[in-house]
Amino acid sequence: MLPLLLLAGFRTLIDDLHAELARQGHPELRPLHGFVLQAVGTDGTTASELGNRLGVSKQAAGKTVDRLVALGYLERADDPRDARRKLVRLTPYGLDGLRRSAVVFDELRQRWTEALGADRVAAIEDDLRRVTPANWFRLDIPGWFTG
Amino acid sequence: MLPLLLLAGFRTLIDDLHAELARQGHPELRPLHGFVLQAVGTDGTTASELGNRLGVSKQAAGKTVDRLVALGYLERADDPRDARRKLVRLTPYGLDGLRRSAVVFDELRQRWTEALGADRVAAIEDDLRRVTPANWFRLDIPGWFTG
DNA sequence: GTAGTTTGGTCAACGTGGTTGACCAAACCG
DNA sequence: CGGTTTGGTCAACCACGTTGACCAAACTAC
Repeated sequence: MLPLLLLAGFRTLIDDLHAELARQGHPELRPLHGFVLQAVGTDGTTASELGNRLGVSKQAAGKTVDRLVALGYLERADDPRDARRKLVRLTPYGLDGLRRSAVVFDELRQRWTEALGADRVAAIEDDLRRVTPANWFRLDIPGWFTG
Repeated sequence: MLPLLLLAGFRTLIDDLHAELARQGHPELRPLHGFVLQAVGTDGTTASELGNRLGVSKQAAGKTVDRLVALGYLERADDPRDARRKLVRLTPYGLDGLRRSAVVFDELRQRWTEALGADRVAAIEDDLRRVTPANWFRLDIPGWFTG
């Protein structure tokens, strides 16, 4: 039963997150996009590296970048030191979306903390860390989900 | 941070589940299919009702049923009492997949319990139940995830 | 320095899971 | 009986993923 509850918890929270983001001027930001913006990060990256970070093929990563470029969240630029590489960077709009995601995410986490108590939340996080691969997602990328 | 850990936990567990199911003769069973078989249940249902249970449109439910029929997990039959309805039922093969899913799922849950201790798992489940809609997924459908 | 290999990006074809809109026939209801 | 609701399907489309093929730039080795 636990895993179904995990999924339910995650889904409802992500739904809440994007409903609030839509209200704040980012109606087109889909659940996946937040993770992609996080993985691109303030330093930028390339499509292949993005695929590695997200665990998908470079082609899939490239197509997702295409969509986010079309939406104005990302931009591509040539790498002066390697003509093969195309750097992918956050636009100011993309940075705004990323920051708002982080803020709303923290607010929602705060709600959980109020409902359960800070000690309970910390205990659950600690437990989960023990049974899940710590770096399945790049939890260490700064600036996101760092509540 | 908690929600990302929820997702990581769910993903890794579902991946483990389907790796084991592939070993047991169900290599084509995708993560979604288990939920669909569960929602169909031993009593059978219709495409529209299935859509309601899973929270998707009747068309999407119908297409998923098509695929599971093609794979041999489900079958369609006419409803003698309502010529509009097409009953969707588990085939023996589908029932086998459903049962194996339940067994493997329980084994994986057992691993979590061993790692955390039964009291910790019970406490987490209790906590999550408090902050997630209890019936987001039909947790009350008997015969699945009833560890 | 030229030849062979690795790497980054893209294109094409395809599969899966989802949407909305249109439509038909059967059932229900006044 | 006539109008509305319901169940199923078809069509078009979108998001996200896959593999395979391919090209050009970069690296490596002789």
